[in-house]
Amino acid sequence: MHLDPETLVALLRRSGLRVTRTRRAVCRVLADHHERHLTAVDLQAESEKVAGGPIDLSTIYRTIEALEDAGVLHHVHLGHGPSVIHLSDRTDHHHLVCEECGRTEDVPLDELRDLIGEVEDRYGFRADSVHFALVGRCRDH
Amino acid sequence: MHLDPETLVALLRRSGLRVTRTRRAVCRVLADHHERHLTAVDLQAESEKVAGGPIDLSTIYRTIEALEDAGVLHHVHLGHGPSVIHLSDRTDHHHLVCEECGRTEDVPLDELRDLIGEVEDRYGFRADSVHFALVGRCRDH
DNA sequence: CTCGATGCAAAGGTTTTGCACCAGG
DNA sequence: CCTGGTGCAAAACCTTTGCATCGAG
Repeated sequence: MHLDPETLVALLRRSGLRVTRTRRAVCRVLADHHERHLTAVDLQAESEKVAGGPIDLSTIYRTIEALEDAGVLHHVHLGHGPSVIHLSDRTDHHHLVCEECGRTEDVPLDELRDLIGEVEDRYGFRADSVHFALVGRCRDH
Repeated sequence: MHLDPETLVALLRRSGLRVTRTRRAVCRVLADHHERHLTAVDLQAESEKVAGGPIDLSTIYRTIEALEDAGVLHHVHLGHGPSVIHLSDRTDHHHLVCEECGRTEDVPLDELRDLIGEVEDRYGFRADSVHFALVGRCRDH
């Protein structure tokens, strides 16, 4: 799935948010890296490349928050360490997080959908699929 | 399941760790509250009651690490906020974490065992059951 | 022009670490 | 004794916040 930065920018406008140089850069990065699990610092570094100048981390965090309110993305605390960002448009999946090397692997949610549905019914719980993480040891550890 | 503090103390000795006043208190607290999701600060407060004197937070963290190495417990980052402690002897379960109110509810792992086994087989992944968290909105939010 | 966005600095919350001293085995 | 455990203080790490200034609409 390829994602147009303009789509994200349009979502900003639709939410009454201003479109700035920084936010354009962030949207561009999110679109280009929508398959990755970016941290706030990753997003800062990549956005600075695109913007061609420094961007403060607090601005990144505030932008993440704004985009989160706009429904564009979520941020997830997977293991220890910093949280990672997921675009909401991504195909639902969950994560295998290795405690040893910190790497994450995605698992399509389809394989788990029935089971999660059952848990949701029984507990009156609405699961946020991007926060679904299974922590353990990967093949190599 | 009721757990004897002496059992935990014995595990300490078996791992070549020294049994101190502080660690005795921590083991006592863990045994008494093994159904709760204690944070480091919770553990500190409860242990101080038992020990009858102040215990430094860094000591608590170091004790948690020691007990973790000894296989007595795990610590888990469930959502935002501080991590919580789980005794390894507890019946496996996973957590429903509400993003809105932060409360967690336990779900017996039995209901999920088959499914997790399937994922493990397919991805060569060994899941740590106590780290299994499903984040979303609870009944009330 | 007005209000939202930004940078800078500072603080907040959680966890780790260095070091000198204490105490279990 | 000797090594590991502890307290204290400081730092590390991630994230949030206050405030003055800038700039989008």
